[in-house]
Amino acid sequence: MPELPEVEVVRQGLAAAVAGSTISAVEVLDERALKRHRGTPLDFVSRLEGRVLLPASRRGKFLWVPLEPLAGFEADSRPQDALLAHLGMSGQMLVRTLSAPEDKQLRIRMRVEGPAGEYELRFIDQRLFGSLAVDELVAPVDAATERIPSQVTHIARDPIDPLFDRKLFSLRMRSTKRGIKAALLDQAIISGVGNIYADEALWRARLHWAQPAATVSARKITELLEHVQDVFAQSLEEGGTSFDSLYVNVNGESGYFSRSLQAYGREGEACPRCGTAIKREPFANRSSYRCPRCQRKR
DNA sequence: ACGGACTCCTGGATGC
DNA sequence: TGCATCCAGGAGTCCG
Repeated sequence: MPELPEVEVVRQGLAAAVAGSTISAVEVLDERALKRHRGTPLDFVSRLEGRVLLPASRRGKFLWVPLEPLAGFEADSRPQDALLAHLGMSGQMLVRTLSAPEDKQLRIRMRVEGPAGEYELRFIDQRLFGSLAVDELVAPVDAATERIPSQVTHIARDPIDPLFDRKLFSLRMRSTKRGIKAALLDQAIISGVGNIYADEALWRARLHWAQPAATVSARKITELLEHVQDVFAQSLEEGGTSFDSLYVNVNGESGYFSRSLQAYGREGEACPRCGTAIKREPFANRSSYRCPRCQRKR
């Protein structure tokens, strides 16, 4: 579900709502929502209760809230661990009042005390492909800037990260035999791109999803990257893509970018560029949408 | 060692 | 109305 723009909307919401707050109680309603936590549910709870939340960070589709170092660790006051979240296909992080009715598919509930009073941070996830964890913060492989959760070290920087390496991206794209879309979805090459934005960027770049990445010119790869950045920025401005209530911000509100999609999910509709009917094709157990005229394999 | 197939889940839409 | 089938914003793991 959520790709970079949606996760970024959630990150911004969390940073605004919870930074500086203290977790007073944690309730794990479904252990399957802790798939990424290396430890028991009890361990998860005890690592969080009493901890202070710092401003949320993100890389690609991974989101985390660093925890203020515990007293006694002032020698190195950088955060040592973080509450890590991946929303999977259907995960949500909601900021709710204590009296709000229980949400369907509520998996984990955290009671939080902030300057403005008490509230709840709720992890909701229909399909349980997402999860929360407490993870250790470590130096990133490129050793630059802030530390990141140990489970995120294999994830490439995303294209809205100022330290994103365009040359490395181009090099890696051009050295794989895979189709261009499969490469674009590889979070170790570029993070944050999922099925929707891959199709949108490929449509903008007039590329066929199965075009072997190594056969695409460096010039075209650069153009594709710019389209990814543009479509991310435009979606972010509209609060992300919501097809239904599965993707929402921390206040439970939908984004509007689904109205601006030009290829994804538009089977049979006219290509906004040439009028040809958009085609839906099977791709890696899901679907790809493309214009059969604008996006041909070469 | 790369890359495709499989797997983890729930629920809404569609078809017979 | 009921039941089966298909489909969905992801990614870790396994196997050839």
